[in-house]
Amino acid sequence: MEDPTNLFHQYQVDYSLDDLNFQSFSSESYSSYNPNFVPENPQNLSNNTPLEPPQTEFERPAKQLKTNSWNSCTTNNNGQISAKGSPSASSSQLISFEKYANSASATPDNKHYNNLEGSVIMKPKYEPGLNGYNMVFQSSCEAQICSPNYGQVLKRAVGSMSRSPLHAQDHVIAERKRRQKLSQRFIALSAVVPGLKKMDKASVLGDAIKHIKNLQERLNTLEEQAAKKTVESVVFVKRSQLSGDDETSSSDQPLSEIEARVSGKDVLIRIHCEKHKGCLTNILNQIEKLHLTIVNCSILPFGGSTNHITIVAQKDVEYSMKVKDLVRNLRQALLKIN
Amino acid sequence: MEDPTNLFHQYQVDYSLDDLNFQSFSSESYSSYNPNFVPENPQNLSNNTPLEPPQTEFERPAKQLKTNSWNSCTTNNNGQISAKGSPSASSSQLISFEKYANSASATPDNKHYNNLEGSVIMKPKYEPGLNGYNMVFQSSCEAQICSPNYGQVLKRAVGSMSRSPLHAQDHVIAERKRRQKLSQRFIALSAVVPGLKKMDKASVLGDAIKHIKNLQERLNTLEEQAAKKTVESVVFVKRSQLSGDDETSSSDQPLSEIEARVSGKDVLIRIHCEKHKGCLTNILNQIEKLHLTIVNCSILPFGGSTNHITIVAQKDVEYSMKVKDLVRNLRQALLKIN
DNA sequence: CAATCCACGTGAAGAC
DNA sequence: GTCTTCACGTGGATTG
Repeated sequence: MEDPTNLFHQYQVDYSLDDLNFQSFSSESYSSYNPNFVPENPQNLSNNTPLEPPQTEFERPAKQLKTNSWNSCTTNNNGQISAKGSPSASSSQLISFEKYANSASATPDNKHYNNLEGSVIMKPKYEPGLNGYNMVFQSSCEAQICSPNYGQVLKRAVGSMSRSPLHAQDHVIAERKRRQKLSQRFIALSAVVPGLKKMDKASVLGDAIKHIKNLQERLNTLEEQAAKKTVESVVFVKRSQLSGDDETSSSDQPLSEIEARVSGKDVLIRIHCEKHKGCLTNILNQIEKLHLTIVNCSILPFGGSTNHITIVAQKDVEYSMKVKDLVRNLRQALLKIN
Repeated sequence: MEDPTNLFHQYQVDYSLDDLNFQSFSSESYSSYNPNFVPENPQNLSNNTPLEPPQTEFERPAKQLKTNSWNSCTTNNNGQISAKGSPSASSSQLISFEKYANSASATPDNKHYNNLEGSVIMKPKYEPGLNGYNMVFQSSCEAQICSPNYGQVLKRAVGSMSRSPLHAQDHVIAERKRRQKLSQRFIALSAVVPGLKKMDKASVLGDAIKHIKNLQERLNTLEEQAAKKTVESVVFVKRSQLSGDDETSSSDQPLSEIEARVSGKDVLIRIHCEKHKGCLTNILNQIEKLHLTIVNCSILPFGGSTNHITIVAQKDVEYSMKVKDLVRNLRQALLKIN
């Protein structure tokens, strides 16, 4: 049997679960009933101060109480683990996957029939205070009474093959380990999902899915908006650098200049143009046609024949326009006016 | 027993699992062995064309083959489900939680002893071709031979209480439903986590945790950058354009730009700078020190962290100043302010 | 009570 | 062959 720690250690590092007290994972007591179990050092499993001392870990096998195995470990809204009785407000819910996996008191488990190690196939009697698998069996009616070769009778009785009784123990242990790994990752997942109210496995999964979708969506919008904005700024600079860029650059254009800059949804438009009748209203009309909502406007007469117009507008949410196109549209509108 | 669809339908809508063929979830055949089961319409569970026709769904209980229940459903790197034999490259892994839950062939399950419905507690014989729980039992050695009250003997034999045999069926069914829900969410989770190579439950959880952390981190960095960097980039580039007037171009000057133009006695000053306490009054003080009389002033907050200030002033008659010097003076004054 | 959740042991079956 | 993963049925525990 191999060392079961290598799988866990990886995730304790990668997912920074060190601050979690995996109380349910102290598998060094396997060797008490499995003699050929490789003992492991428990400190690479939780290498920090445990939140609470593990209560008298006797044997591994158990299905005990449900709560209090993970108490005083809540998740706050930032997805961080606030340990040790955190008074974080809303979510005082307790995480308790793999409940009481190694507390005291004996095993009310070993259900069904454990045909292992040549022991008589019997129903285990609930006998608190006993250790592990060395338990008291009581002879019930489903006891195996008609065959003396204990572990093998089930194996061939149904016609299908079963495990050899030697490896059956390993199978149980491996399965336990697998369950522990899953439970740990459930806890780790619930740690990185903020604001989950229920701590069920299904709810954790559901909220994790919801959270991932939410994050992905926000990230997409933010990322494309960031990419667009850098391009826009470049375009904007190139445009502002020279007064008349490209197409309409050449000719007659009178002393009217347009500058626009964008920050998020806000657009600042600055126009310096000749005085004209209906100049401002025409400009505002053109701007509003471009799916912009004007939130501020000031016009300053300057120098006797020109106006200096400053406009702050906001882009409509569903409409996005490049600064270049915005300036071009405004310029063409202004050309028609003049 | 309540309708088990309400829970699933929610997630089929919310998480857009519609394009997934939950082959393992056709619980309408419960009623064959559970007479008081509420039949449900299966079309609100998977309301689109299934990827492949469900192969002859007989009964629910089964643990059959491992693969091919979710074949031709892979996840590409975008977290989308590419259905029906997608030739997407690297990951030809199959999702197969809840494997073959309702395919043909009988049940090699019903392990242990199913003390339900007053049937004799026996080991089920593997008999392919039979339906569900109406299976053939063979009398093995662990048969319950010494008590005629079938379901109750186990219950009180061990001293601990168990379920009544009537509700034991419901317990089995409820547990099945719970497992199905979990499996569905596992599949849904694996659908929204891109680039996962292994399809284990543990790996899905681990990669989901990793993905959430990665998304959260990227979102944080991107979000904090989005506020200031866009404005910074715009202003920064704009500054290079403005530094056409040589001299002070080199310095560390923060993101503020000054533009001035003169027409006769009128001076139009436009300043785009960061928000600052007393920003406007300081600027106006500096302007008035330059023998300018302010006749109009407007300040527009823009983009959350900057102000766009437009000032119209008039030169005092006896004082004449070049635009260049005016800008330089204003810039130095603004530097002292910032 | 009933409903729900969980860990357990176990056989089956794919993956190495 | 061994190893791993899975779903299953089941009892215990909690919750309402």
